[in-house]
Amino acid sequence: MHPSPDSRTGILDAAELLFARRGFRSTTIKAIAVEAGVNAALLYYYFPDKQGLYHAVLERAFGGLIEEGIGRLTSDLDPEEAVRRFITLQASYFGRHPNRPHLFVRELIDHGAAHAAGQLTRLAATLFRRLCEVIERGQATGRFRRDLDPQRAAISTVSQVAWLQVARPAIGIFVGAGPAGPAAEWTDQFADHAASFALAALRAPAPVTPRSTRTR
Amino acid sequence: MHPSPDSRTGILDAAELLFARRGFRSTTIKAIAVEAGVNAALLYYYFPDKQGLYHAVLERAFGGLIEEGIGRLTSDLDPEEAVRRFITLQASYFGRHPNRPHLFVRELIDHGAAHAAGQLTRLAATLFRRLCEVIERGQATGRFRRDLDPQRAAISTVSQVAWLQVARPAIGIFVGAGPAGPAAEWTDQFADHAASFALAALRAPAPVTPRSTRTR
DNA sequence: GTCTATACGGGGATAGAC
DNA sequence: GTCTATCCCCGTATAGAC
Repeated sequence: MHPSPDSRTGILDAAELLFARRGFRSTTIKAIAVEAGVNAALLYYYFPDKQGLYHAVLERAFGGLIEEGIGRLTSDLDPEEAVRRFITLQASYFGRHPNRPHLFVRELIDHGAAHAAGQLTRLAATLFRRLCEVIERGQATGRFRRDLDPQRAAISTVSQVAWLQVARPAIGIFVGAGPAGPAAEWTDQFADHAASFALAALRAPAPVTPRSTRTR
Repeated sequence: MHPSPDSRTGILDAAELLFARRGFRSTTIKAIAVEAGVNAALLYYYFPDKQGLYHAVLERAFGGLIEEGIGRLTSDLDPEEAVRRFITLQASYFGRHPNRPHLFVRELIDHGAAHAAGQLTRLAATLFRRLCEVIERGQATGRFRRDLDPQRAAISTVSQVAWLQVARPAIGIFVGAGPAGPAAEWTDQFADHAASFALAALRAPAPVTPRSTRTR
């Protein structure tokens, strides 16, 4: 793992991997150095201390999600299509950064989001807000049922793929794939399922008018 | 925290609390002893070592969930009512054992369920299986839509309350309650919401109309 | 910028007294 | 059953050579 042209980035990558895999506390400076292919003392040249390095890792990971989300989720979409895209974005982002779900979850349960409060506030003001607005718009036009709280509905929507990432070993056992988790194909299909599930929950129960034969 | 009549149980309680709060690695034998109000060396009298203690903690926690679930979820229920009860059970169990969600999640992401494989297999064969059967029964009677995979639908159903427990600090920020998480009342209402959401997703779109007005 | 060497504290585990 | 005392390893962080 030494092909890093830039030591700083190599350290950041190694730290992200290990923080995600073993958690902040259990990850040693020495292990990060080995993984990055540099000397342990060098970490203290680029970062103030272990916490500072951790903070930089979180900044980059959350920042990446937010930037990507803002770029991909234009707000003038059909509500159904927008909900689908949110879930697709989740699945694709986690697919390309397989260690980040654990990184995020660990920050939540280890530190109560203390190191990510700023990024989460930004996430709340951008992606989460946009998902809520999309749901509200669907409700306003009558496409979505109005008896659901948009915020809670947004959380339910997002929870499916998020939970899959966290509970993968348990889900693997549940579906007979063992503790290594379900196969990649199963996971991909789960994203489609999650979108169908959420949309089925969101859609208004029946086309209110008797004569309106809505096909899609 | 010394009202424990039995030292062993007191140690188990203290260990569960700290393993859930800080994780296996970051929890020290000495801290457990302090929390339990006993001497550190005493832990080695009741348990072989730190791992053995951890294993006993997991055994008790998972076992409790399974026993309770088996007791409360009789299989001859109306499918809709059964789905509601599953979510209610989740919420009530986590309400009464607030540290166990973190304990479970940590075992999943820290050890890939290695210390809980047996209990999870049992959980798969009892509670999870029963939820799948309930969904299948709903599909067979036409109450539930047939285009959903029962296993995935079961996971989506369960994910909502589970994810709330894990992502509480983030969700708190999202809904404007801050990183301490949403208020207890909000959390209670979320369980109701989750049941409505899941049932709305599961229910067949329209009561099999004579004119076959399928909105797909 | 990158390395070697080391100070320093903390945690798991055991011996053995009571 | 419960405690005191202690061994030994390991991890963070710094000093300072190159």
